[in-house]
Amino acid sequence: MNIAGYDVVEGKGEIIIKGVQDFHPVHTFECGQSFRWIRQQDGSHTGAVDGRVVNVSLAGEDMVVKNASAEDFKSFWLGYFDMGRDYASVKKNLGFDPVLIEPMKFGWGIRLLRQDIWEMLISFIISANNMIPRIMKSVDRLSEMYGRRLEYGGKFFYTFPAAEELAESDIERVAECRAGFRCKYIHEAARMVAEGRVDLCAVREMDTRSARKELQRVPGVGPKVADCILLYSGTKYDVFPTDVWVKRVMEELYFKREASMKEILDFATDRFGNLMGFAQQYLFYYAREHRIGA
DNA sequence: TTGCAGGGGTCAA
DNA sequence: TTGACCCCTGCA
Repeated sequence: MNIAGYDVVEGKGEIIIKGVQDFHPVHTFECGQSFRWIRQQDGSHTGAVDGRVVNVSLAGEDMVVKNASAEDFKSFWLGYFDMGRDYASVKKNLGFDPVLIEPMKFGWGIRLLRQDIWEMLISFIISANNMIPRIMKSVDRLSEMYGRRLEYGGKFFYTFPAAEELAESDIERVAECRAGFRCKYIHEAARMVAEGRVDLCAVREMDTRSARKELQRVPGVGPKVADCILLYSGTKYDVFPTDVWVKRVMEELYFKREASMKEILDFATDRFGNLMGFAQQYLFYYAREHRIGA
């Protein structure tokens, strides 16, 4: 059947989306935007998203989603995988920049996921001055402690906890996720969301500048984390999360010298315009995988 | 075996 | 503008 221009074949507990362009699970799930998709032995990825567990893989040009229906695809995965966007055209529009050619070739299968903004808030608070394996562990522990248990393929998975569940918990228990000094931020962020002191839905309606400012009212959220939340929730694309990797790759490929955060942001805004979020992701993935500047 | 640096930034002084 | 910061892995 045809769903939003995609030829979708529904079969025994799985769906196949035919001829998907500009998508590779490794690029998309391992480019740093998500902490909860786990690569399996066979190279496929399994994740607990939106209260369900699915397994995603690529067979030729076909995207295979196990444990999902065509109806799920229409109502959820289409949006989650940003399937409405033509990434070939994004890359074409960024192709004026010779520096970006190689990073875009390298991460050709990246799609920016439209993830839950609350999950992004907590995940990227945890990411501050932290390492990826540890971030993943803390997010996992939070889910195991407070999330709902799901089963798939004989294994257990857990949904990401709701703000209320973390807010009602005491801080000592939250600290069991081993996120260190960030645990008090997690707890307070949960309380702010649960009590409506910060409205994540309202952030969607704001202009980018206001959205940044609103998110930064939450403790543990500075400029970089705010931009990650906005970009990886599919809320804003004219943001440029600048962490140590992006800073180094910008200095190495563009500035040929040290540059300040403001210089980098101004440069990216001027050069990439409203596509700067995509440019950032290709550059970040390229820089980290090649350990540029490390 | 023990010790120490360092990591997807942010906060407070 | 500059340190400290939880935690814990990697490496000397």
